[in-house]
Amino acid sequence: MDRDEYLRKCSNMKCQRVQVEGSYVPSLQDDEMEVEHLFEEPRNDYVSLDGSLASYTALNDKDDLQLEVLDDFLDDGFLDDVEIDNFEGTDGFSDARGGYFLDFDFAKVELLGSGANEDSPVENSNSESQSPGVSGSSTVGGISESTKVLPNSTQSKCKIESLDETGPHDTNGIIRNNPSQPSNVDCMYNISLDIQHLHELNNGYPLAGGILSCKKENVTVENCQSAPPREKRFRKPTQRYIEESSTLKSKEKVRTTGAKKKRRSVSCSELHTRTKRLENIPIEKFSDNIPIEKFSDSDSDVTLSELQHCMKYPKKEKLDYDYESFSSEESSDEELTPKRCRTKDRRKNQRMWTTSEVTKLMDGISEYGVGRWTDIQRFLFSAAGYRTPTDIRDKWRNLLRACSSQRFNKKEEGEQDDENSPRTLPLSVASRVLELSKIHPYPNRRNKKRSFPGIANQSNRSRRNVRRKKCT
DNA sequence: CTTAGGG
DNA sequence: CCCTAAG
Repeated sequence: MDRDEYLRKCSNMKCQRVQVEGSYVPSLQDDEMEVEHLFEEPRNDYVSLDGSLASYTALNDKDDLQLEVLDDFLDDGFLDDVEIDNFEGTDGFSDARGGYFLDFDFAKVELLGSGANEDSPVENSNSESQSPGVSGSSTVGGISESTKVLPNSTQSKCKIESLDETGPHDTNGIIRNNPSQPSNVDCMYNISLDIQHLHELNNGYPLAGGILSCKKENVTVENCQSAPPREKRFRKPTQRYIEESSTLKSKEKVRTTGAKKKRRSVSCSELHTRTKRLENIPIEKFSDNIPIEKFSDSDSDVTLSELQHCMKYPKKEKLDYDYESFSSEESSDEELTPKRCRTKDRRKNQRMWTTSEVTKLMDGISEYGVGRWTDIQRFLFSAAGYRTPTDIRDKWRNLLRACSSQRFNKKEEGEQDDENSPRTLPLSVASRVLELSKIHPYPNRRNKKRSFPGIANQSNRSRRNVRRKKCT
C-alpha cells in the first residue's frame, strides 16, 4: 500500500542534480512524516529500492568507514556533513568510489531501521529544527537510514552489533539490493538516484520522470569506464537488439565492400536534417517502421539506421517511405490493427495490413489473378508506396494460411468467434479469401492439392530416380 | 525484373 | 518482412 506507492515513487523518481553544499535538504514536516513512515514500515519483507540505498551504503562499506560513519551519526546525529561531503565531491565521488563500487557486490543489504525513536534518524531529523540550514532535516533521517544499511558486500555480514552498541535497535526492514543492478555507471547513477530519493523524502516533491538526465549530470563517463567493468546487468540488451546490431554491422560491411546492390548515397548532412524532421513529428504518427530508439539514441545510431533503411529501398526515390504515408491513410482505419501490434516486431519495416488494404488486395487478385503481383501493386497499391509486390504476395499467402487455419480451427473447436482476437481476420474477408482462393488458387497450393499423396510421392520418387540416374 | 519459396 | 534462387 504505502510502501508500494513509495517504491513506485522511487522508480519514477526524477533525478535532479543534487546540490550538496550547505543545505542539503530543506526540512519539512511532511518529510519527517514520510521518513517516519518509512521507518515504521513493516520489518518483514524485502524491499527493492533499485539498489539505490545499497549503493549508497557502499560508500560506507569498508568497516572502518562504517564504524566512523556510524559513530558520527550516532554521536552528533549529523551524518550529512561527512557523508555528503564525500558524496558530493565530484572528484572524490567518482574516484574514491569508482573502484569501490566495482567491488561492491550487490547482494542483500539489511537495513537496520531503528525501532526506538530516540535513536532513530527521525530523532535526528528533529534536531534539524535546531539548525535548519544545516540539512539536519529528514534527509538526515534518510541518510542515516542508508547509513544503517550495511552491505554484506565484503562478505561481512551486516554488523548489527555496531548498531546495537548505540542503542536498542530493531531491525525494521530488510532492504535487498536488486541483484540485477549494475555496477559502474549504474552504481553511480543509483547513488545519485538515492540522493534524489532522499530529496524526495524530504521535500515530498512529486516525482517526475527523466532519470536519465541524472546520469549525465552526476557522473563523468571517463571515470566510470576507467574502472574495470565488473558486470553490467543493468539492462540486458534484448536478443532482438543484439541481433539487429550484429546484422546491421554485417550488412554494412557486406554492402559497402561488395556493393552488389545499388545503394543510395545519402549525405550525412541530409540524414541529419531528416532525422531532425523526424524528431519533430509526434511519435503517434510513427508506426513501428521507425523504431523509437532511433530518436533517443545517439546520432551515429540514427544515421546508421537511416542508412540501413536507405539501403533497403534502393529503388524508391527519396525515402518514399515518407512520414505522410504513415499518418494519412493508416490512421483512419486502424481498427483492425491494435497499437499493440505496432510495437516493434521482429521485422523492421512492418506495417500492419488494414482491412481496406486487404480488400484492395482481394480486388486486385480477382481482377488480375494470382501471381501478377506487380500489376496489383502498380494499379492498386501505387498510392501506398510501401507495399511491394512481394509484400502483397506475402500478404495473400498469409491470408490463405490464416483462412485455412481458421477453417481448421472451426472444424476442430467448433465455433470460434473471429472478432475477438485481432489475429483472426473478419468473416467477410475470410469468406472472400476463400472464394478467391478457389477461383485463383495459389500456385503452390494447386500443386499440393492436385497431387494425391500416394501418386505424388511415387511420381516424385520416380523423378528423383531419373534425376539421379542422369546425374550418375 | 518478377515471382516463388523459405526463414 | 526479408532474403534468395530461378525463370
